[in-house]
Amino acid sequence: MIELQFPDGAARSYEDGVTGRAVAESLSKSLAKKAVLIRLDGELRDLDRAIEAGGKIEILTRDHPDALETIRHDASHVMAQAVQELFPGVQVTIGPAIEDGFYYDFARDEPFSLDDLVKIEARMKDIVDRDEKLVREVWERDAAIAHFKEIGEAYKAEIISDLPVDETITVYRQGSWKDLCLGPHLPSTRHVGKAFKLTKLAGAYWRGDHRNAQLQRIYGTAWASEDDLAAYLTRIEEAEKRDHRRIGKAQDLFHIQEEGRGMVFWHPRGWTLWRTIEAYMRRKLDAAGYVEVKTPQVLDRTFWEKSGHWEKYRPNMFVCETVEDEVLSLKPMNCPGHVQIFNFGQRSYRDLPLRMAEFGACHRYEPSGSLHGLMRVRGFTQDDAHIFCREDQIEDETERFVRLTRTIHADLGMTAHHIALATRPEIRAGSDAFWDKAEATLLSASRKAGVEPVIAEGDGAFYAPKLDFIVKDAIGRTWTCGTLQLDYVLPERLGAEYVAEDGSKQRPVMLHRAILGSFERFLGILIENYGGAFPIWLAPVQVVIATITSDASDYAQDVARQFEAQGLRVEVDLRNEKINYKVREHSLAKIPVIAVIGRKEAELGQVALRRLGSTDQTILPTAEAARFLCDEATPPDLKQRPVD
RNA sequence: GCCGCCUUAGCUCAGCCGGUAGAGCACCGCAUUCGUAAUGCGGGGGUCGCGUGUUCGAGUCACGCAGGCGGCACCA
Repeated sequence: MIELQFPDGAARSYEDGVTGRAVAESLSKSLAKKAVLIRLDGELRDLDRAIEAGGKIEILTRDHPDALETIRHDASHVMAQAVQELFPGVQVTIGPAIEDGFYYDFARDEPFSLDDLVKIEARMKDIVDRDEKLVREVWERDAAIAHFKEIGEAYKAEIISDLPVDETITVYRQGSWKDLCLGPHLPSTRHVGKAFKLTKLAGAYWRGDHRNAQLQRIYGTAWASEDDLAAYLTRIEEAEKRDHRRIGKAQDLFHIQEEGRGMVFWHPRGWTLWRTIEAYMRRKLDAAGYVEVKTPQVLDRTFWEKSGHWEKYRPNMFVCETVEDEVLSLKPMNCPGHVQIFNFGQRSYRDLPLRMAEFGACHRYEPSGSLHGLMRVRGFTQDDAHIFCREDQIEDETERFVRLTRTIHADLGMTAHHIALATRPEIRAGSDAFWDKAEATLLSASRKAGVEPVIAEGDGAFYAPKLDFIVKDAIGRTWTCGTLQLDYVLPERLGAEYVAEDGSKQRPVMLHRAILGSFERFLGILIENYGGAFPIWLAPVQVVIATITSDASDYAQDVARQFEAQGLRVEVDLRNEKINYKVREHSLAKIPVIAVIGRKEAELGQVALRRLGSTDQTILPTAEAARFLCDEATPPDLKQRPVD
């Protein structure tokens, strides 16, 4: 007999080898009907699998959040079965559940077409209707390999061969179709339901390695109910509306053209956004004790040889030559340049920590397939800085940086999600003692700044650990913005030194750090975060002054001058159009404030303010409106904090 | 870079089985001066991504190239 404890604390005894289904039946008929999985001591298991030992048990119904992953996983199996029924000879590989859905990778010489997806989806629904039982079988290793080889499933056979010898090999059978799988699965295909949809077709490399064969991946989404599926599809549509490339075009912010792939042409409005953020960043860096520099865009090959980039980074560099046979490269990074400034003349320990910032424009040759709007470009400007310091200053500098980064992200409307501490990778330089110390320093500095980092095991750089700042946007997506990386190597390579208190020459440590990352990417994120409706301090056009009648034109120009005198970014719309038309157009353009001016306002020296997203209007004397809006449009770091 | 899909007016898109292009918005002109999400009428605008081929004839079919998009890989 075994004893099972239920979530409510009750415990009951059962025969050895009782199934989850039998346990559910012992509790209630209706529960047994709805049950699809059990959780035994934290592990999800098939409902019909024998329970060999007692423990904590929970019976999950189909609508339980944790059942969703299994629905998706099962959907991928159903898809694989559908594909093999429709296209005999296609090999299956792997097909996991992923966020919002699932995929399965197939090996097939002919490409799948979008029409095939429709057919596959229809066949999947058939299989769901057939209500095939999903049966778990434990196979002997060699027999399993032989079986999959025999039926021509070379990839499956390879997977089993690579499993550890003591691993239990399980095969799930649904009708006549079998797949190697760890499980667990739902009791039968009916439970998958029909709230799924095949969404896209893509290439993917076997085991994620570009040297391997390219497989065809079919992606799908699957949900517990039709409502959830519909909600997901609307969510995707909403996200598409926020696409920065679409908004960039609609709001005339920037463009990219064929002759400059990955290079951005910033239009006046987009550049205004850029300048607003750059000015803000510059104030924040000044206040945080940074000095700003500017280093050359192009430097000789010999320079990049010294820095080590020529050897390691060459494929990503834009190299150019001159008529005098010099070979030069556009800078892919700012750090070596900053070391040159550090090295110019003599440095004393009194100069440290030296925080050297640059809005540094870099060029990197990124693979063509990776380019993506503003998010991944070849020419970009980093909010880069290098902190030269003594080893004992690392902790304090890190703590300051964590605090600074958090306030900046918050000011720019991004919610902090977490900080990742990327620890030693398997292939690394430096002793374990060095890594122990470096990781401990970053950890304790984060804690001092009031943040508990999430450990990203093995994600560190070759030379040292780093901190990554992950933020969340308005629709819950996360982005890595901001990083801090320790570097003992570059100062060594480029011979950076300072004179210590005892007169000896010492090597400084460098902290590479960025808060936004690149302006291009950050602006892309910002555009998507706000869906183009920027807060007034960031909006390229803050106020549109729209007239109702041409009689008010002169007064409208006068109002514009008064607003501009307060530093507001203003446009005037005197067109011979109805006010409805103007309000609609500027609202769609996401202008934060429309100042409507008719004959009445002109006579009384007033403006009627209408904010984006509201139909109310506030009528104010012009001078008061100017002060009021100016106050509201003040960047967060310049706002007067109320005194407590 | 790899796989798949896409490319028609400034923008968003239609164009069936091949018979030399069409809408809405935008733009220009005229009328209208109208109080908070589209005033009416008129007009201009296209080497149908580029190239080659098939054909009496190609936006439409075939092949190649380029760019874009979605993934994969890459991402100091």
